Amino acid sequence: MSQQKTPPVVLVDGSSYLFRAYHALPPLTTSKGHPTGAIKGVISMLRRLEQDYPGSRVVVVFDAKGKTFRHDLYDQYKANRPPMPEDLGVQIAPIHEIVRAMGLPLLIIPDVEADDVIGTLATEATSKGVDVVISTGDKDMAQLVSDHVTLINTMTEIPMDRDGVVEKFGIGPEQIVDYLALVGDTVDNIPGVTKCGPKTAVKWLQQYHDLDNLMAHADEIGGKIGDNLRDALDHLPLSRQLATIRTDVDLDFGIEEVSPEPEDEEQLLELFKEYEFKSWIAEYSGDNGSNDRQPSHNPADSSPERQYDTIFTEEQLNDWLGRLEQADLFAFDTETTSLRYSEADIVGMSFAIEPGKAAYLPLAHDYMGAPDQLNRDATLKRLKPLLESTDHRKVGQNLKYDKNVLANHGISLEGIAEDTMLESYVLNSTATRHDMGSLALKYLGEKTISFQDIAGKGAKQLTFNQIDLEQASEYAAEDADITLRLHQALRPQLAATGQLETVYQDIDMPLVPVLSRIEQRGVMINASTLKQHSQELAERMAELEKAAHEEAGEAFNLGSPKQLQAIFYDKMGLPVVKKTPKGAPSTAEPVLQELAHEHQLPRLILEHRSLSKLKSTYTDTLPELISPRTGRVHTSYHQAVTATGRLSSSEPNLQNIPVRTEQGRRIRQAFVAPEGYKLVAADYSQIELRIMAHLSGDKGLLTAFEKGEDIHRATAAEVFGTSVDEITSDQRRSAKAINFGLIYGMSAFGLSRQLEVERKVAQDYIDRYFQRYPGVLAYMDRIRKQAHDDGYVETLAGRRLYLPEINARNKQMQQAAERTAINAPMQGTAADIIKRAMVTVEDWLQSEHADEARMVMQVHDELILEVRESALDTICHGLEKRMSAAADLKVPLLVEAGVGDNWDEAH
DNA sequence: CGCAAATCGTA
DNA sequence: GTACGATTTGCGT
Repeated sequence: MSQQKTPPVVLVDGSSYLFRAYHALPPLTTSKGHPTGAIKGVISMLRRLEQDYPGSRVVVVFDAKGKTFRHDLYDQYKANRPPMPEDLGVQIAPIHEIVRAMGLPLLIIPDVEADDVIGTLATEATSKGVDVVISTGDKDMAQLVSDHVTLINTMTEIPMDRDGVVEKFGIGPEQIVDYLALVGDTVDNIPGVTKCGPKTAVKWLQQYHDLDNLMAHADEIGGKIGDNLRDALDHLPLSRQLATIRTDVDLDFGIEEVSPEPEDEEQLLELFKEYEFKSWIAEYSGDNGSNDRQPSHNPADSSPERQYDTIFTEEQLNDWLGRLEQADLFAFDTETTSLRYSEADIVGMSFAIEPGKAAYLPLAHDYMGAPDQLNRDATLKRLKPLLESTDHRKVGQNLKYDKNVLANHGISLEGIAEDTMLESYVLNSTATRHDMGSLALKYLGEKTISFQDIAGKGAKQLTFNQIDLEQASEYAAEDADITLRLHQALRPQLAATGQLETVYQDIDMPLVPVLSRIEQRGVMINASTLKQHSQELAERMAELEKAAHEEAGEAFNLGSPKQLQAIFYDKMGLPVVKKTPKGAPSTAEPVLQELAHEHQLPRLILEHRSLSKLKSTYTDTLPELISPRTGRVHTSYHQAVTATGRLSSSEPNLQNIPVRTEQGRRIRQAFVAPEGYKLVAADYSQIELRIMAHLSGDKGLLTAFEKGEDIHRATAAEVFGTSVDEITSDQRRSAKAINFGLIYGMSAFGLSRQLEVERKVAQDYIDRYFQRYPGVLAYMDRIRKQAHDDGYVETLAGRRLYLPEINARNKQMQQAAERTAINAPMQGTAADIIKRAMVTVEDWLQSEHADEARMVMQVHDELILEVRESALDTICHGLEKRMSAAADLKVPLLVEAGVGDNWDEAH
């Protein structure tokens, strides 16, 4: 008989899971409205633990109400904690009831926090030779890890032993307490070292090993952060004490006395019924009522069993095709050789019609020894009618990508009915990233196979055609399956809010094929003028570099802020105007601008920097992005990235092509139209201020726009109390800054810095502005209040932006959220409007002017088209008309279109 | 090779 | 003061 190792004791930090489940999982209630999301999260986690650690004793520990020894040490302990949300509080008692019914020991020790109970029990167990697993979502617990104690985060399935702690934090478990003391904790109100975050804390601890030693050498730390450390010396020992989990609490029982009882199945069934956990009810009301549970692999009780096929034969293909043709809606995903659609080829496709059942159709896996697969081109030909049919409705995750890839194979994907990425984005643009892995975890509670898991990473990463079919099938079929299930989870949530459904249905979904076509078209760029420009920039930069080295008296890298800091502030002793967020003296543009009044070197640096930026970002790079296939540049527009509803653009980012300087405009001159065509650039004039006028209904603002006045001039006249034609250029400039500041949720401080005037003067401008435009002030107050009350703000179309930080304890964070609250409705409404315009314009051009004009770019408030010269008048007129009509506001939406041989001229 | 910070381009 | 993406450096792996 071999010696069997005793199974570990599993100590569960119930309180940490309570909060994690509450925040991580979608809100869920019973039909009567009792919240149950946190209950379900915690209980499924416990059930999972029981399965994962068969034979282990599972002990559940919760915090008790009331004060603990830490409050005695420090009366401000946890003073910043917000009260527990009501819909969380009511879930605690049910959790306790269910845990008891499950027969698990439940420890709630008065005056002792769960952490300390766990620390004490863990220490006791290890001293008796029993290993311990602590299940928690709280990283502070890492201090308890040892050779016999590991942590497991059940929600993310990441276990952490000693090496894991070192890997995650960069320091050992015994250094965690010091780390926590240095970083501090705003929620628990534990003061740390100002501006010392995880990076700095780890760096110090790696160098000085522990807090005592670091404090002894505090005078060795330079910079502002060193001062901060020295300022903190007095309270650091207390912080460390507060962060230390106790392992010596006087409990009046021992670990071996804490033992499980048999499950009370009747009681459990009753509770599951009460809280409407369907799959668990089924389990407990089953025929024999015994304990042999379905192995449930995740916290969602709707997780179906998986049956994934791989399609190798004609028969299988026919079978699936038949069923896809019958389906009301099917999920679909392509696997390709590249993330860049412009160079991606199809490797395989996956499909799902009902949850849990999916198939992968491999077509081009070509690694050594790959099984025979159906012929790609012949099979795509067979799929073509289905994929090109608008009657066969498809759901996918970012179908724009699939549409672009299929286009490379001569297939025009139609019937794009639903997109899970956009569903999630419209539901809550900031709750999560909108990639499939994140969505699966958040909305289904499932961890999916990541591409890295099967393809590796870095330079050695495989492309999908090189991946073993067994793994590829599992991965690809899961994609289609999860997509379908995500859709089933998300679509009802959208439908529950009529306005959000409209935003999804009428704005974001119709835009998908429009963007797809713009991306596929690409834009024409004159590579030779850009290369010529690069040459000239290089020559000028060489001159500047030489001059700078002479000025500094030594050679250095002009591109390195760090080396610049050394030369400016250490060697030349220039005054420090401003510091970076990390406390280093800044060498940012406005600072150099300031120093340039007095010194030659910053002037040289400034010019060198701006040229270097232009060269590396644009003149060198843009020619490299020209597709050899089309001779044009194909950006990617991202529809689910920004918080406000705007698009973003990458590879290349076409939304930050220079315009302000002459050198910059030369880059715009390289964006050209083909022979016989011109570029037309049409932009909305002052769209955000007009939206502000509409939303606020302010009389003065509305009148100014109705009369078609120069709005900055009109504002200047109001604020400075003069007539419109007496306004100086300086006054107009100030008014313009005020108007922009308004859109950004300005403060007097910000405005004063912008205008380089005293703060009091800036405040005076703002006061006078609000006096003259009282409707704007009222609107701002209304928005702030709405943000605080509802936790979100919305655009005119009803697109929401959630602001979780709006009621933060930290005043700075709260104010930042308020500025976002002010800005988002304007920025977001403008985004909604241009999105609608794009759909209308594309439809119009496709149906009436297919050979004469096409959209090639969007830059937030501007559309750029290629237009045949013979059609210029018609198109410009029709374009302005449609863009203006994209929204019906209380003020006219003015659109200004320009024509030119290149983008600069058209602007 | 991967990541964070600093910087700078746009609306 | 809002919203983004790309590049470079510097550092640690």
